[in-house]
Amino acid sequence: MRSGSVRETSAPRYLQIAEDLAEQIQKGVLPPGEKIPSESELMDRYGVAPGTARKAVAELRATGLIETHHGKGSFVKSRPPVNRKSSDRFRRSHRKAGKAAYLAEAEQAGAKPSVRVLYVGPTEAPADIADRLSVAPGTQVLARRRLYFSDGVPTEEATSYLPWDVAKDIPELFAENPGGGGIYARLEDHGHILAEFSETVRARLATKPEAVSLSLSPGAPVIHLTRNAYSEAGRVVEVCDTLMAADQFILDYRIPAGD
Amino acid sequence: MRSGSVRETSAPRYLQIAEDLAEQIQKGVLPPGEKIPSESELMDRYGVAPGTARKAVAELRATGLIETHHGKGSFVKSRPPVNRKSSDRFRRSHRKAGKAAYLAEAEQAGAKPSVRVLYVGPTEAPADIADRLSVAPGTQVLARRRLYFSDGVPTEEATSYLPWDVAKDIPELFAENPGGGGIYARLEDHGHILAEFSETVRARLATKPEAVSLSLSPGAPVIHLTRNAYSEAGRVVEVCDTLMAADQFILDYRIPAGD
DNA sequence: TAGTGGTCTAGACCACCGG
DNA sequence: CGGTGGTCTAGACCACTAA
Repeated sequence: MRSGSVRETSAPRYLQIAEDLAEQIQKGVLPPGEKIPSESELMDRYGVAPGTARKAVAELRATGLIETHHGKGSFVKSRPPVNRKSSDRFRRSHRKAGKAAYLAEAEQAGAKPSVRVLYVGPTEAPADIADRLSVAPGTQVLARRRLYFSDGVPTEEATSYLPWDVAKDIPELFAENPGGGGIYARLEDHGHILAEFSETVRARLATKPEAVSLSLSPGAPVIHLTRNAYSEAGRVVEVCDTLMAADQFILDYRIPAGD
Repeated sequence: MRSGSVRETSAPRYLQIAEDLAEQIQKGVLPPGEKIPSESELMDRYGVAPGTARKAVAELRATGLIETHHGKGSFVKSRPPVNRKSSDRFRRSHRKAGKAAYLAEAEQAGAKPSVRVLYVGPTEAPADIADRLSVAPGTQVLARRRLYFSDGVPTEEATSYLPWDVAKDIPELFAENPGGGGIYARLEDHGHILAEFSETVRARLATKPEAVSLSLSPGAPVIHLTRNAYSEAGRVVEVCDTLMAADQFILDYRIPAGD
């Protein structure tokens, strides 16, 4: 039984409730980090059934305004400063200055960056990686998998792959911290002068395991970035796959207009 | 009452059903365009309540495997060939050859492209646009809003803004079709030689109105691309906002490794 | 008019979290 | 342990579509 409303075909009740809560978040009545009313409280307050209150909360979660934790409640998301990924980050002068790109960028955004190395060592190249490195699938390559944090929150997972014959002579690449300027600086130290990078950008929804490792709500959007590093000899000396929480990043690119 | 299952804490029933259907789609048992079983049929077939069948369908919709049409049913999405957006598309030689970037790219992907002009004319610049054009908010600018189709399916909505003093002397910019090489060629015809473009890429979920205009399921991911065109004089002579269905595009960029 | 999905009710039980 | 969200049931009525 629907209660008599002014407009019979108005917006669904669950959207009205979501809208109401969204407004309170926007106005700061519910500040970031604050717990929003529980589902049973929403039932009482708006006089709706469990399923309806539930759907209102789901709507807010889908739009990224809140995150919910089983057994604890739903909380207003803090809007962290976005990290800008600039194409400038690959300039040789930056590498020479010993800057680590992710560090400088995160600090510029006013966040405390940190890294956790998940794995460094030999791996059999998956098909897509092998293709980009121009080696046979299953060939042994060096993999470096890292998880990046911004203010303690995981935001980005990156895996670099290097051909074994390139990596084997560069001991720093097997260390957790490859030293100032990162692995690109080490490659150039050992004669692999870099000429160009190519990047591809895709956006999609996170899979279940991805959502877990980046601690996202399932169904949150992610940016999937792939990068190939070309040496002056024209060889791909490194490829990198990066998965980012989409709401944390803006990617910047500069494109010359020339011929 | 849960029926006795082998594993008590197994995956939720609605995910099992979704997985089952996803497998049939993957294997081609349910080919693109095919109608999937209705919710009531799923209830019978799997012996679940309406809400559970419903949630299974919602899961498939969220992962982009199907699209649902009220009153008709849910249908397996055809995976159209992705459109690659390459940074090469802005080369002057392409403009001189009279190529329109979107046309060449879509055709290369094996799709029939088309365009609908939604609006061409004066507009008061919104705050963000005005900022990028270095004019005061509310200043009159020329807006060109287009909707792009691939095989008749809307995939991309783009709006260009040009400062009035730049646009007013170029009559082609007020026409629906600005001629070979697009508006960038016309700008260069009239002395605004282009030096560089800068692009920013964001990914997020579509809002309700955006989902409507691109005919996406609500909650589908979109790529929001902004581009500034710089003349050799260092002035921003055009800015462009583009909204793309994320599953339709891969963006390509090349980045020099130099200083 | 029959069939479809969209919204909603009013309960139930389970799993996780904190004190 | 009580409170929270996660899953599920078994119905109801509405809105849209096609025959």
